[in-house]
Amino acid sequence: MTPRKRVETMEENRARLITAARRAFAEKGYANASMDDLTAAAGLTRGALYHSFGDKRGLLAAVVNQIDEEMAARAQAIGDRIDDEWEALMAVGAAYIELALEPEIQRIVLLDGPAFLGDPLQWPSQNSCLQSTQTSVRRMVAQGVMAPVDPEAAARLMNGAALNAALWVAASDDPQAVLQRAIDAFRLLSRGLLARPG
Amino acid sequence: MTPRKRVETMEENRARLITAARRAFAEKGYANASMDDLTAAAGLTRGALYHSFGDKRGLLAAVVNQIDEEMAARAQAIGDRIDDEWEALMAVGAAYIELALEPEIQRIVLLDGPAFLGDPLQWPSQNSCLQSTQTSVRRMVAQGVMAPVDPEAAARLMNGAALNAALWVAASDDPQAVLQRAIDAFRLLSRGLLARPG
DNA sequence: CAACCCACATACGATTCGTATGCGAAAGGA
DNA sequence: TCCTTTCGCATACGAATCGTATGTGGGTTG
Repeated sequence: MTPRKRVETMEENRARLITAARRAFAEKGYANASMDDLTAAAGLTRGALYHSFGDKRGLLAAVVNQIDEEMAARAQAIGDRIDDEWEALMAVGAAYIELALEPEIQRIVLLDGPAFLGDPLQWPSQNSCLQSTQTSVRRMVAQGVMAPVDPEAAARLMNGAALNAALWVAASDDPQAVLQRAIDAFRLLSRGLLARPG
Repeated sequence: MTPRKRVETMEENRARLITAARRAFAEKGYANASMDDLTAAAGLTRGALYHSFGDKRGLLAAVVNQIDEEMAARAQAIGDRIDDEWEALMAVGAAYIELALEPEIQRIVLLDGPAFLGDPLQWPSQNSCLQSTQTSVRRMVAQGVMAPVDPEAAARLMNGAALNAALWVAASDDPQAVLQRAIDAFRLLSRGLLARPG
């Protein structure tokens, strides 16, 4: 059975709504984005939106999901290029801080996401970044590279530190300079998790 | 000159509105809290609210301010009881994680605050917790206890780690057990900032 | 070809916010 | 003492927005 044309256009409209929502949420924030304007910009009406996403939160969830997957892919690509696993983790952390500099990610994923969807780890997307960090930590603990630390806790704290660093950098007057300070502090802090931090 | 009675009652009404707002924001979240219900619960109307706080965001700012000061006082009290400054900082970090377990603090200060008011460090209250952490770090760097790290960056990252740990703990099924794991990981992580972490 | 289904549009009611205006009580001067 | 002004707050109004309930047209199925 070949997919019907109706289905194809529906997927298309879903994608167009998500794209329009990314723009609107990033610019005005979730709370101040009008769904009438949003859907009109996509050439549709609220009818399509409620049919595809249930409600406004459903649309936000879909948007966060999409961005989250993109973030995971980009971070993964950076980590894969480095052989030493610890250095790879540090690079991913730095990359994560830089990622959060993008207004879209900051506004939607870091601010509105937790506020309106709740704890990121319980999102369907499972916050992919955190997930990969956790498995990486688990491996290094097994290898004795890292001290015997709870992998989930370590991943949580490192991500939290990076996240907050990103908010700090983004709000500063001189992002480039502050970015370097943040990354340096991140490396120093992470050192504590090594088996032989000296 | 004695204060006029009108002023006294006005301060009283301000306080009553803030108290009602704390309850409403904590229970329903900032976005879903109705100002009509809010003010009615305080025995007033929206007129008083707009007169005292300008708009809804102004009320949120006042609420966040009040809670933030309470948090700083409680953390300070814990840190003051410990002589060794490093151990005091660790204790404050742990206390901060525990503080964030309270739904009121979590919902209002950690989720809605950043989402609707922007970066915490630029709030009028200046996020007192972070401020004291920063000065503490500065002293220890000068004493050679801590490695030569940027005090602002270190304070930012430590607070971020603690904040995220708290969100994690609060969302978990067994908060007490997870709390211990979070605090242990926090201490291990922070070790990296010491001059001699071995 | 007729009945049906589905994706989406339209119409409507219910909240909620911000502002503009009204009112009563206290303060101050003649 | 009386009149006027000020101030804190209530009331009234308009605008915006969300969710639901209903309508509709093109494609599908029997």
